[in-house]
Amino acid sequence: MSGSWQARRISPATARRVAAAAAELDYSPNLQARGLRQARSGLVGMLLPEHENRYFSQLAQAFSVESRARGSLPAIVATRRDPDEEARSVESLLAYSVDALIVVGASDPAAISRRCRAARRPHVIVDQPCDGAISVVTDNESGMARLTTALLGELGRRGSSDGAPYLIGGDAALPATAARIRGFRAALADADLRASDERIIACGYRPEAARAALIALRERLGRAPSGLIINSITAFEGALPVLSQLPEAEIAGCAVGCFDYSPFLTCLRFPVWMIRQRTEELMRTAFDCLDGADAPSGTLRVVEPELVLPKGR
Amino acid sequence: MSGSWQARRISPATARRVAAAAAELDYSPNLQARGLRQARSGLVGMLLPEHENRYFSQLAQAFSVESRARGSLPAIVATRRDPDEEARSVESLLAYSVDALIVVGASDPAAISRRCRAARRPHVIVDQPCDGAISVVTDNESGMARLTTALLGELGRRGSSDGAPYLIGGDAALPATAARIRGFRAALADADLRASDERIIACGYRPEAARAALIALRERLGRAPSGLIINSITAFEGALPVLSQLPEAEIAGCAVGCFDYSPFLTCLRFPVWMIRQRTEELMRTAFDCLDGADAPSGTLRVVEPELVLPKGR
DNA sequence: TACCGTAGCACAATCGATTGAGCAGATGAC
DNA sequence: GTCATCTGCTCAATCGATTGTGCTACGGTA
Repeated sequence: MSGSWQARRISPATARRVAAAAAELDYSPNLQARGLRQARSGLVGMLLPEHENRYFSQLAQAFSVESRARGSLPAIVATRRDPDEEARSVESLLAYSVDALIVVGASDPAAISRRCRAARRPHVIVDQPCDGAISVVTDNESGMARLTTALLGELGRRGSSDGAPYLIGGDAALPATAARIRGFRAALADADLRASDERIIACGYRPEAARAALIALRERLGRAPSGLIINSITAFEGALPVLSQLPEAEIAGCAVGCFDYSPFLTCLRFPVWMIRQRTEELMRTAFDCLDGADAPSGTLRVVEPELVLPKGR
Repeated sequence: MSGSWQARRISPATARRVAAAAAELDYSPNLQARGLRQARSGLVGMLLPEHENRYFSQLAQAFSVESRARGSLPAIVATRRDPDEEARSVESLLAYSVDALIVVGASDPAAISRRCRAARRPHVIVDQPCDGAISVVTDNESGMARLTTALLGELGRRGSSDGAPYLIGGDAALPATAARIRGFRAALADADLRASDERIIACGYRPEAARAALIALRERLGRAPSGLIINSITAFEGALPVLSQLPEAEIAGCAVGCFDYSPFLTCLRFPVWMIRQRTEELMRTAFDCLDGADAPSGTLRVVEPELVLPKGR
């Protein structure tokens, strides 16, 4: 049943008879026993902050499809951004002898990578760079630069006087946000603008935080900013109620961007420029790294995201 | 390490020494070996159509949290509504000796349930009723009735002349949609209205189908209907671009409902009445059924969904 | 006829845990 | 003093597959 009958010099006739008998009896090998003997399990593990987030659920989908295509069983654990839960989950997955581990959005990827190396388990860190491990990330810097440039173009067309847009959301301590901030600054510099620090409001990813930050900003300015970029779909969820209740004239004067994609954002009262991360590509690249002996640890692979323009632009 | 040291009359001192040594050596038992011996794996399987759908990803989240809380490892397989893939995935999960299986939105739940019974594996069908198996479903009928009644109330307030709303999306051959249609008809009957068949357009769940159906409907009527209920969030995704491009007056005359919830729908140009399925409750109930020997197969447990009113109503 | 090589299969060892059975020494009852 | 009981532990069997090794029959060659 292991598929090695030729190597073991079993005659084709016998192999056929065995296969026929197995089919007849609805027999299928116990995969735990097989895994025990072969020191591999056929399981592939994935660590994820949460499922309820379009970006992560797209990654989960791509992961599921990709692992099934390779004949493995996907084991996805949502760790709720809790470091302890992450550590426990890694231990669990390793205890099941997962053949490989894919880690998305962990709070301490370096520790996880060390643990995997100690257990000699292939692993890839997705969505954030990690020293000493293979990682696959979106090109946050260039993506945010393109988004910012697109928004600056719109501001120019609108003849807006106020130069740079504001950036709300994300955690500056995390590499993803840091890269996006670099991209933001770079795009402004290209346009001979300067991003004063007050324009960058990295208030975290929680909807409520973004909501509060946007309300405070509007109070400070006396109106909505002429350009606004929301860093992530969860932050957008918090900003949206505020934006959609602005007076018509005010929202018409505010060009909005979002670093993440949702089809719902294409149909709001106001246009939204979006960045769509290529989740299938991220996951395909991650799996390529897993079987490719070509990728030495410490490799960083970058996937370019996609700029999604509002309809008719 | 199995935790049975007391039953095996090991002295507490020795048990402590063993635990200390294990901690010291970073030892953790091989769960495949344990599973082999105990004829259980600590894995809980879940079958899901897809991750990229807020309803399903909420279920996945609840499943993940619930299984971790019980010390099991969640194995979620997205089968893309493909019957063959579903069958293969069930075989895979059974071959891994999953301790239990939760099936969401399968195309042939009865066949899956038979297979699980043959393998003597506890299982629960979620989101659709299944003869001869334990199933946990949303109360689609009452939910849709409440949604319809709420929309009728709004139509009354608006002084709309045209009686009943239209229902777009879903598959009338599936129990969930069938129940919702029953609820729709019942609410209309309560209001002394009759739902002519042309008002029920069960064109499937795909965004494009809903989009096409809505466009056709509007052409037929010469304008948007005064009341419109979209059956599921995916169908809404298709309807939204049409709705949001309607002239202001036209959309103002169209009261919209959706049988599903997304925070983005609370902030559109027009109000949306929504039904939110209680995913955590569905999953908690499913797990309760799994360990409760109280639930004989053939049990149907019903979870009431929640009516979400537009802001300020 | 003796020898060798090969095809095809049978048998036992192995993976790493859990668990049933048994054994030596201490304790207690009569 | 003898026997039964209990404590605490050791040892081997077991789960269900894969894999290493050996055995038999057969054909070919010298």
